[in-house]
Amino acid sequence: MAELPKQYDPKQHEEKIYKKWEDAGIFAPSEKASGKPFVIMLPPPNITGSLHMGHALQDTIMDILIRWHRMMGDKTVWVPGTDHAAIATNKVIENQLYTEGKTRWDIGREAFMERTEQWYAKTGAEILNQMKRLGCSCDWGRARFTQDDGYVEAVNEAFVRYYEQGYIYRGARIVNWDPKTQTTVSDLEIDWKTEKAPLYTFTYGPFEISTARPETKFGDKYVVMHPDDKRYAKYKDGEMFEAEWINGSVTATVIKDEVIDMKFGTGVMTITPWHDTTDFEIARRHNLDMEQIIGFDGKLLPVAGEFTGLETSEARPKIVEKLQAKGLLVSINENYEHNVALNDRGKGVIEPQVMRQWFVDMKKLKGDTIEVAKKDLIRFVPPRWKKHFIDWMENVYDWNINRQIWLGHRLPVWWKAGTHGTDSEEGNFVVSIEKPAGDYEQDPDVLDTWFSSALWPFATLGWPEPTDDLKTYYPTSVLVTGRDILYLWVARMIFSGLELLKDKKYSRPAIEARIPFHDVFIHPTVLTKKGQRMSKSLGTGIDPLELIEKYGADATRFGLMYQMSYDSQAIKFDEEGIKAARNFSNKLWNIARLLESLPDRATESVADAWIQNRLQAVASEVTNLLSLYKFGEAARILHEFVWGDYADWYLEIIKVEGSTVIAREVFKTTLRLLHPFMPHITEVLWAQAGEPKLLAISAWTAEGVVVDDTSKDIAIFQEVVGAIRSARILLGIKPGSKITIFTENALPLSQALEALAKITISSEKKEGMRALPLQSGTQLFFGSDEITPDSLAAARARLKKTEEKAENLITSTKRIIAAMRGRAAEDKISEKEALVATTEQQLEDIRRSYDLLDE
RNA sequence: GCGCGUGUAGCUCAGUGGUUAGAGCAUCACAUUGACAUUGUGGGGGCCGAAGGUUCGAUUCCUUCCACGCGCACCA
Repeated sequence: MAELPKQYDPKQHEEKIYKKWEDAGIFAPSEKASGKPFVIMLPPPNITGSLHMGHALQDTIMDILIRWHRMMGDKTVWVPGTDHAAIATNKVIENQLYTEGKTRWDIGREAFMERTEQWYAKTGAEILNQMKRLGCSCDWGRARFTQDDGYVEAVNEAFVRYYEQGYIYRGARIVNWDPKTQTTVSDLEIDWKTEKAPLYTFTYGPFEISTARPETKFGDKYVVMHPDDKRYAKYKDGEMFEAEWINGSVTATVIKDEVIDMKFGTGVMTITPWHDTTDFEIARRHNLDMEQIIGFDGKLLPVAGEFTGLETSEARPKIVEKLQAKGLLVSINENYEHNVALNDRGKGVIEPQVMRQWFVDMKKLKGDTIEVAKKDLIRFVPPRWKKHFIDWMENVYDWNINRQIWLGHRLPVWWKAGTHGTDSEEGNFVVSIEKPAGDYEQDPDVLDTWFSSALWPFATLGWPEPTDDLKTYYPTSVLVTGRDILYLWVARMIFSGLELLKDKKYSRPAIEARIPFHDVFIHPTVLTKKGQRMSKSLGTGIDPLELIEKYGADATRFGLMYQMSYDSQAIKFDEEGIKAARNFSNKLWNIARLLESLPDRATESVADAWIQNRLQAVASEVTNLLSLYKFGEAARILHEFVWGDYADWYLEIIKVEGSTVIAREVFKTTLRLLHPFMPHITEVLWAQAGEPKLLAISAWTAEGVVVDDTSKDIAIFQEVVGAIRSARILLGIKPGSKITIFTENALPLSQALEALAKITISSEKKEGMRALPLQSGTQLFFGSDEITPDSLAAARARLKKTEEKAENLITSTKRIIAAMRGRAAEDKISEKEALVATTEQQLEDIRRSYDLLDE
């Protein structure tokens, strides 16, 4: 076997190993697998995107789960795929056009789509290749794209079914309009930014009203106040009055409504139903007139009179000026703060508009979704997300599903020519996948990206056809995702799955057969070390590919997992952690080198039994932690075992005595346990150890052996070594100088002890040997030529300290026992009593040591 | 405003109703030609965010408060 170089170089191995796995075809579910199906759908990244730290974390988690289950013999499959990224790509194309001085309308829909295809071809699905560099074991043959033919069919089918079931309706509602990108935006995709803006108070008839947006006020003809507001008790609901306003006199009506906050401003407000959600609701409740003031281009409409055609920001100061000139301005509060709605993609300022749009009636469609969470048919991990989910679902509002961009899934809706967007819409459309006969044109809008994403868990398996894959792999096992899309995506997959698998042909009458996944694991967000969001534009992002380049994929994976903790919702990412993980992989590498260099030796020692027991404990702990999604804890336990127990102690012993056969077996099982975390290096070392079969498809744990519990021997060994090392420093004995020790008790692993602590064990107590106190009560004497009066004084001080500790322990434990009497359980008390007894024994030994020290 | 999370060594984080609260990194000292300087050994460094309460005993459980982060709602 070739000799291994001194250091592990990931670049030499990772790509080759990955190819080995792919060539062996082990990423597809094994036909021979006897276990249950274990299925994960990759949350599809944007096809044009590139891997960021959030992906790296999420993908590592999924790959760990997948590899672990594959090793356990489950029928394991990880389905990858990409999303068409409608908004992002649409914007890229529009930006291209902008630099050419064109708009999308100039080139037309067909040419636009052609450019999109070119863009997709150019960027490819590069992100999936980046996942391969991380070592992800996806079944690439099953990869799907939200705009491949079958998927488009699924989207159309879903729309038609929803429509036929009465879940989809067309209606005029207030929606979030982004004049910048000329499309609607969902409430979930809005960023709220706090902004300082003057709050103006104006006279409006007999009232005073306040507003931060005077430019919307042209059409206001209702004043609203709380029915219980005593200040305005004399004004009756429906009462009319004349008010002088921006462009002359208006007739206004008094409305009483309980949404008014009596404490805000004057307790009276005028409403602008067309451009404000709350106002819209009030207007609907009281059946009031609504009028559009601001056009879809963000400019004022003719209702604004002399201000027509101005941008809202331009118009505002001019309007204030005019009202002031008219003597209607009462005051300006310059310190007022309010929240401005921005489109989180592109940061356009949202202008609410009333528009005819397509909606999903969520009250109807949510159906059993809440039950599914309440009854834990879908388990949220960590469980606190369950409550968030239920709260949101209980207050869910109707979902606006169409967008006015061009890229995306067209709606399977056909309008009689010239009717779309006019007052004669009603009754003039057909919902159907095929174009109906006659003069029909397709709805120009596309669906919200999340409409298609919502179908991901089953559309990837061939839905709407009742395919074998759908039969075998649905519901999937676990969804791994970030909390930011819990509502946008997770919730929508759940109610979509529950509804769209209802049809008889899927034979899934039970709710639990229709859920899209059993578990939802919400992973933490990766932040910078300082706790900032990682973002390209802020320059705070870290590229995982650079980390892979620098430290290797395994180190990147392990380092991320090592920094993760179950309860925390953020990882403050520290590159040092990846460096530490790189060092860890090097440690593994060198363990393998050492094992190769050792002679074959079968004589067992207490250390062999100890390490085997430790390994079994670690194996069952790691298995348990993985089943609880506690990846960080599992990684830390493995690290501690390998570096602390196995390398620092066990291997030091095995250099001198013990079974190298067992040493190699234990290491191989360790490689199995580490494989999901660090797939490449473990696979390399597994082969190096002479195993012919790929580790990736080997069993998760080796069969356990029953061995004696020798942990006490090891504890004594460790204590003796530690005490001698400390004593050496305390007494100022040079590292090279020899120490001789003697003890009446038999010391375990005496040969290893001599080598490790650099001492000689004497068979008799020699002249000048001094007592070294141990907490375990072992009587130890040591001698050295370098012992001086000074060092003896130090040893005495050390002894004194040990004595005091023992004394304190005894008195405090006695006090605790006294306090516990009659309060605590008997076995707890006897536990403490035993502690007192052994400590008293030790104390005696320690005191005896004083005499010996003074001899 | 409501809810959630976090607060422990210089930094990133473990942990526990009961002895002396731990790790990695950083720091200091020492070691080292045979697995590994991507190493080893040792040391220094902590009113466990603050105040109350429960308890024989609280860093741990409860309450309140403070700081930071996140989500939701409201914003005339």
